[in-house]
Amino acid sequence: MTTEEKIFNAARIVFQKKGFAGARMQEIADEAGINKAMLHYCFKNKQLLFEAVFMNAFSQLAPQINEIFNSEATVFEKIKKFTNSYISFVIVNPYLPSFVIQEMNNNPEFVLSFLNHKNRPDPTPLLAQIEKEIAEGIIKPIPPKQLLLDIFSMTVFPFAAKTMIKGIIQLSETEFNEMMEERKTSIAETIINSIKK
Amino acid sequence: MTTEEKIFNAARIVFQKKGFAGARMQEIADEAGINKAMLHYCFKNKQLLFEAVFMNAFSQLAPQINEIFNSEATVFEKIKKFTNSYISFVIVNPYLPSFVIQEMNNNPEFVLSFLNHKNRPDPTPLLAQIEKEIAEGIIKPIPPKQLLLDIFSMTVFPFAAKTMIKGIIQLSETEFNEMMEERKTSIAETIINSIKK
DNA sequence: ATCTTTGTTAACCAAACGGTTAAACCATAC
DNA sequence: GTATGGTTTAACCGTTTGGTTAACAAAGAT
Repeated sequence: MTTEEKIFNAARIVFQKKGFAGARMQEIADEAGINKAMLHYCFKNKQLLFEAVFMNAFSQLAPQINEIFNSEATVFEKIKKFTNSYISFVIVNPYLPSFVIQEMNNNPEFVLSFLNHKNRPDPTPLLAQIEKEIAEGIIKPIPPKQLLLDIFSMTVFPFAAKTMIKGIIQLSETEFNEMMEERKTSIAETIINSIKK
Repeated sequence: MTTEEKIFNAARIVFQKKGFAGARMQEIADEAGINKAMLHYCFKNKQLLFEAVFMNAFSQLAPQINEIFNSEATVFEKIKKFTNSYISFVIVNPYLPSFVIQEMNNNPEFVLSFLNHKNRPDPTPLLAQIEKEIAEGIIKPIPPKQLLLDIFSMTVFPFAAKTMIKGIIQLSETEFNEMMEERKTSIAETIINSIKK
């Protein structure tokens, strides 16, 4: 593993745990097992290091989502596929959702600026398809954007608010993980149950 | 408005926008229109000021939720009532969900410690009631905790991830607000549609 | 062999930050 | 009026923080 990779991985860990403002360059250096000056040698400054980490995190999500949304499957199949593969992905990267939400909240301009440029998740084709299947009588009439938001919410929120949920519903780490495994299929069932004619 | 109130309101604004680590005592003082030393005169230090703000924010939520969960209504009625009144509340306090999630992520021990002490949201009665109505054949068989998580997710997530959602689904501020108004009833409809026999 | 480039470090620096101090202010009581 | 005690401020302080410097090391290139 190159020094740059060591720094990048360490930065990802620290940024995701502490956020941009809370992260310390020294802590990242320690986590990477190198000298603090190396951070600046490799990544110029804190802002650029953060942007590298954030962009990487975010750009891991987009292609995966777009692939599903743009495929040839039916809406029901897409919902099943999306919830399943998104949850599988986030189980492996559990800090990602709250990290993205946090920095989006603290620094909306920065995030939105590259949301337009980069290969962002684009739900437009799915929205059109939902309207089509409503017209065909396959799906009950429902505002497509509300449906999309329902799916996103049920899929992402448990990970974004993991600590709070574990506290309120009284779940151990194991129980939480079991619930998330179950959600890979249960979310799609709930949604489809609700909208199928 | 007393000086203490001015500080508290200013602190709430700055903490919710920047988080604990990103907030600056000077900025809070400026926002409150007072001298920085007054902060320490009134609230001792940053940590205690933050705890005052956070506790206040969190304790606004709990009683409202418990009141609904512990009432005599049916599960369907409770779902309708909860989504409606929770969204109404959060529209007035839009920064609250992402603020709570952020600090929960950065400082789980602190948050969890008072989640046990304070009048926390307790969904236990609702969970039992769901099981009962499933046994009675009113509701389709479904793990009660999953149902609860679905409701929480659909209700809270759009506010927690507002910036991202506006960016991905391409919504103006007005459109977003209109969608949230609609969700006051549409979430309950979706859920009930899905679980009623 | 020596020069040049790249990688790495310890020591250092200026600015920003949370927090303190001591003096001023101001109402109320005597 | 002036003594008292809570309130408010400007100036200050020690530490932390992001970032720099200059020296050193390793590895090719000539």
